[in-house]
Amino acid sequence: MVSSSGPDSARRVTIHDVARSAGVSRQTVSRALNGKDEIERSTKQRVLDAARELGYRPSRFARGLVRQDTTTIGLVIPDLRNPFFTEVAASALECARARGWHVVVYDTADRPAEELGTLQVIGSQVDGVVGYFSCAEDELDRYTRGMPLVLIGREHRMARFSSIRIDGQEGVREAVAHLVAKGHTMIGMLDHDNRAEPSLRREWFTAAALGHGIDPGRVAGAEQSADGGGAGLRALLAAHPEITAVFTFNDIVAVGALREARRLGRSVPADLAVIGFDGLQLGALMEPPLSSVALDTHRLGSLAVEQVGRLLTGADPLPPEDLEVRAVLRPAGSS
Amino acid sequence: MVSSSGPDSARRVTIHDVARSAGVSRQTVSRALNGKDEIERSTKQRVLDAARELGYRPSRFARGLVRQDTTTIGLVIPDLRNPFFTEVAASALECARARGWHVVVYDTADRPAEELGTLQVIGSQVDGVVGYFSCAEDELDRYTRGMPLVLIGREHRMARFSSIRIDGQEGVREAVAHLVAKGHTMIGMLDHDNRAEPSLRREWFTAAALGHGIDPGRVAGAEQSADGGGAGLRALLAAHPEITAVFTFNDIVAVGALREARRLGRSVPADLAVIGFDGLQLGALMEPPLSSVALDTHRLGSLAVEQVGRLLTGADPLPPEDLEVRAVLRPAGSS
DNA sequence: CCCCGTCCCGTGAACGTTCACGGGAACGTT
DNA sequence: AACGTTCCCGTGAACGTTCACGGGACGGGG
Repeated sequence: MVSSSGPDSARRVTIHDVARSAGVSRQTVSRALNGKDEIERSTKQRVLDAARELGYRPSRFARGLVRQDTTTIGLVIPDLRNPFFTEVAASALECARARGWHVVVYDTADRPAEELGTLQVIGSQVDGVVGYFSCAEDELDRYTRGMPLVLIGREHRMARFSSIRIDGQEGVREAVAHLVAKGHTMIGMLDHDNRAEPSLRREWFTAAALGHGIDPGRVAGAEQSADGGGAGLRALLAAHPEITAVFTFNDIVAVGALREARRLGRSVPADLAVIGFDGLQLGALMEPPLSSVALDTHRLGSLAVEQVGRLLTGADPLPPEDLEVRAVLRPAGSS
Repeated sequence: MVSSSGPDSARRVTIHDVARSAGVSRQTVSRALNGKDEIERSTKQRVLDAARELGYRPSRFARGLVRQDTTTIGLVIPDLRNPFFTEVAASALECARARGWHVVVYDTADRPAEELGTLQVIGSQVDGVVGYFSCAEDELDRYTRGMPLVLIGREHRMARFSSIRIDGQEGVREAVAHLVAKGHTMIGMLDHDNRAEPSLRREWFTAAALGHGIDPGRVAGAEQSADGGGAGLRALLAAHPEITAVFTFNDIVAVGALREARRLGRSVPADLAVIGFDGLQLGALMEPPLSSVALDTHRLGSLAVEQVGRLLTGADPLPPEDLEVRAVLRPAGSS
């Protein structure tokens, strides 16, 4: 049952093959498959049968080429398993779906080196990119070649880019004020342990602490994981045993601290108050539930998608002052 | 500064425009952009400048049409925020990336009605689909029109499909044996509350319990969330106060039960042992860490991607008996 | 008998890119 | 001077689909 002439190469089944098999023209096949009018019932059925018989599937490229109605955006994140990025990704997906867009997701596995390769390969697959990058702007620029790019949680210098700013200054101030109101004066912080630059969150903490006449120097670094948070808390308490409250770089670390506190026999919040950052759903699963300087991750993803959409269609992009997510204190049982 | 003739339509900038602007031919532009040889340095630079000037970006459709070397798969899940699917998705992404594939992710927001629409729209965008669906097979078939489809955690009847089976029988047996060895005889279960069919996990539990002469009737339904787990535990303990250990439908519910146990003042595992199902990373964050009948989610995603790849290339697909993930007991502090 | 409308269906063109091939210029070799 | 090589660059074709248009068959009204 050799079909056609030539070697039985693994050639793709095209619309022509279906047309020939059904004894009609391409256009009729197209009509049958796309449910258009101007086709007789019996013909339509015959074409559909032929298509199924041959295992025909239209080429998305050919189709996309002629009717340019599908937009696809790329979403680049360092680690989908990190709950923060999970939430951002889920929100971005939700917003994209509402617009009928497709989202190609790339997980760079926490390796900044992968980012550029990803961007390279992404370039020919998507119309715009939303993502969390850690590499330099000029590199981003080079590998992105005039494609709209929206950065998450990071400032941008080049005019080409947009970025969603995370402003936690006020939220952290609230957190410290909250702790002070509860009678705490010895407040520590678990910062991230990347010593490249002092983290913004640390700066916010320092400012807030000073505002209450509190020594902002009780800080320890912690690896960005629950285990890291536990180890960090041990180190912090060893260096500053007087501490009665701790603010952490994010919720993951806070959860680790919570767990470690219990292991150390310090009850929360009586012996040790804990406040995290990000406001992940994860925090609500803890007992006591985690207090957190909460980010509206849904708004974060939403803004990013909205902006990349404007950049795409040429509509006036949102001004930087609107591209901002404000963190607010969400007090719970742990403080 | 009106360019070209005609209305200044929002026409796409094509390779021709760049070629004209740089005073060369299409092919030379293509060479410059793709970093090929056979082009002079100065010419290349001139083309690159022109491209940047015009904001040119190659059409992925035209490119994909001619060099058919990119494969894209669709990943359909009910809820990315559900940690189980997060882990599966992350694994699938990882495996796809290793093969250089792109992954379009669709979150159906727990609405089965969305599944078909998604499949419909997906059809012209991806080469194959991996996903967790809850709609009927014939519907899946209709909307998928000869596209490879791999089902996760669900049996299939039609030969067209593949599915990754989850076998927890042995793991649940281990769990019950473990509890019995610890002296428990009154073991309850928090099942899911969807009353359509009795869950497989419940059947496994029943069989395992009977194997040890234990009454398998101490069961309560729980909504699939932490809060649901908490409420379920309360209901279960109210109906069967004698219970000293509980097995749950999944880890999410278990986490809720863990939290509720603490609120009720029952210490874990001394007063109440808890064993979940899935083996999510989430469980390790609890204190005590959650025991669980653990699934290798990485293998799950990996198998699915592998299989859809084989279906895609026409290689011999994996036989059903290899498409199986076995759950094993991973004991921890909560039991 | 002619005309017009409706219902189907087919043909050329276009979408934007890369591949295969050919060809001119410059340079060196015989 | 004729010829081969190397280096650049351009032209036709192809990828597989949909859009715009045209046209035949058939039926009904004048």
